[in-house]
Amino acid sequence: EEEPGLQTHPEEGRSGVHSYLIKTFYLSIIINQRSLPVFPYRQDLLAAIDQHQILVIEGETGSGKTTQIPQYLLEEGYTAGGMKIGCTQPRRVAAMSVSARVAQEMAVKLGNEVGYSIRFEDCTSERTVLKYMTDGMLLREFLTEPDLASYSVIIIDEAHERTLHTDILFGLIKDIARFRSNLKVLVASATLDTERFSSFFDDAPVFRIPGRRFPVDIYYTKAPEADYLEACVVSVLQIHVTQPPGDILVFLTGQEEIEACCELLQERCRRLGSKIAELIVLPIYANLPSDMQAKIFNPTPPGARKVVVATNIAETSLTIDGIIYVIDPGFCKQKSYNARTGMESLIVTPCSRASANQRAGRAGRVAAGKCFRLYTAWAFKHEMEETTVPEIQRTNLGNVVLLLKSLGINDLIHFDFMDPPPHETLVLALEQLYALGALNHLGELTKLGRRMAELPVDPMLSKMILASEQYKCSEEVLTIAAMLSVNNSIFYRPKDKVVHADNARMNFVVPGGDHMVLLNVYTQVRMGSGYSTQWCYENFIQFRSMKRARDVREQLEGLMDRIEVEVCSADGDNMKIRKVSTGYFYHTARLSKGGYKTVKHQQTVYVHPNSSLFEEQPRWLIYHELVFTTKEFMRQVIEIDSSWLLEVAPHYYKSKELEDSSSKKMPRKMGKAREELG
DNA sequence: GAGCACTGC
Repeated sequence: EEEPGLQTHPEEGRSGVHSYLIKTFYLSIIINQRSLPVFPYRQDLLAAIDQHQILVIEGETGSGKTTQIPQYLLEEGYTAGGMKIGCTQPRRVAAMSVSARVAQEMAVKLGNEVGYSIRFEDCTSERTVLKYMTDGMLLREFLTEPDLASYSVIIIDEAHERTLHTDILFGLIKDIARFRSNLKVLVASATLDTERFSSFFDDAPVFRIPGRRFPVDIYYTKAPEADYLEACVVSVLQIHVTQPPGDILVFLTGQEEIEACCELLQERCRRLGSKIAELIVLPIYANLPSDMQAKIFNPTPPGARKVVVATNIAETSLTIDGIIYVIDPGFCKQKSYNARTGMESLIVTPCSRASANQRAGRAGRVAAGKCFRLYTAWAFKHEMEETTVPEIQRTNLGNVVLLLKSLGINDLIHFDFMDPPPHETLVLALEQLYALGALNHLGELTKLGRRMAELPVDPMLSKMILASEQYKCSEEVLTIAAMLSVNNSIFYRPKDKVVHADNARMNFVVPGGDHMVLLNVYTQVRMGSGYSTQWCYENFIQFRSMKRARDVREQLEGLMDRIEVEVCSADGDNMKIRKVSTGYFYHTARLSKGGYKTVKHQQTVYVHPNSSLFEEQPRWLIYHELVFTTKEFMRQVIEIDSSWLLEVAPHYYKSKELEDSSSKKMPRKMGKAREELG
């Protein structure tokens, strides 16, 4: 897991010196392997795996479980006859780096016996018997191999993170394990909830492996903090002045907060001047450009102290060496999903005790550390949840439902979820899939639905792509779908260059709506730059988002054959493209005094100020998503003609519903009168 | 006139 990587690579040596170096190299690997906490458990572990089909492994960070256990299994003969050992990770980087490490330990070329498989990148071959992959990737593999027949062992690693994909895998794997008696399943988790995993998997035994970490002292505040940002700044300076050397990690909830905190720290340090030692203040969050992110890994110069102000990205995704002090205000931004309204929101909430403990652990990686919690011990005990609500209960499940349906699981309401999602979430997902024509009235997958399931995008987007066939504009629709499935904003808008950024954005605006703008951006970037960072920077476009859009588009285009859609261009006929976007008819809104009303749920919503249609306020709109922030906003909207709805979704809309001034509940004339009065 | 934690297929 978090072992420092070996820097050198084994090479074929000819001279005596070379062979000496190679010997010491492998000796160092063996010494390292044997010093890992998991090593003494090898025999007992293999015996337990032999005796039980499903085993829960409780192993803390640094135990070596992720790199060593698959190798033990391999040496024990679990890959005989070309069978594979699969090990899932929640993150791409982990799948890549762990497999590279294991390949090195086994002295094989990455991609041969040991490989990894992540989206956009398959580094495996026919020889691969030890395969690390993202959990989402294994989920997709179910589509081609529903019983995972080529695997003898599946290891679900980092199970405690409870990602959406991991949770679905739990149900599916538990199911196939029943009839595949030769399949071994290992569920590896940190010390958390292992009893729950055990009881879910029919009381599978729990095998415990200790970790290797330094102690972290935890300090609470005596009284609650009214202003946690100010409290952070004060705490950092206090540590800086009174505590021995060691870098500081501060957990905040988002970009804005992080920027504010960094500015405050810098200002106070300036004021204190030479009275204090140098304090290097560095922000880190996922959307920060890579070159600025990289700065946090620079070693701290002697005499100075580094303070990293981070989002949750520093909780699991990246580890920073040299952190001795952690400051934890106890909050994080969390996505939630309201299935009654179909609306997402991102809200600052108190984090869970599990999350707080994970944060504290970041102080104990290199030496004994200290964690300062900016809340009371009482709050920790009584006001915080034990664990974070699993993602499956906080998200739209359209995609998941479509996938499960295509795996032949018809009764989703009774699917064996470890923690079932809200009933309404499943119902809304089924309803939307039915509306899109992916399911028939019996809830069975249609031919269209089967094709939709092949595409790794939101069902509404896959429907749009399939509908583009009929209108002969799949080239453009593929681009729009790819751009929409990039969650991040495509436009870069730094605080100090707001005017420039807004002007740059205006240059990309074309009529029709945000979908058409996105299509235009993609085309311009492709023509203007060949995706150079420089060009994107000058035009206030997020390079990383564009790169991702290109990857997604290429993947989708590669799947067109499989779903039998011809790739062809609308040749400038934008009307076609806008009509296809009407595939989103479930997300129709109509102008209504001051804002918009969704057609199906009569909800009041507003065009997002960042939209190209913010000032135009067309009568009919289709929105890509509904997000609650300060208001109910439609993000990414396109202007449509209401008659298109009847053309695209006659099964869904009755013409009466679409009459311009009608209000569903009252006769037409009254509705009109009311509107005029209003 | 707002402001997007983090992942993943």
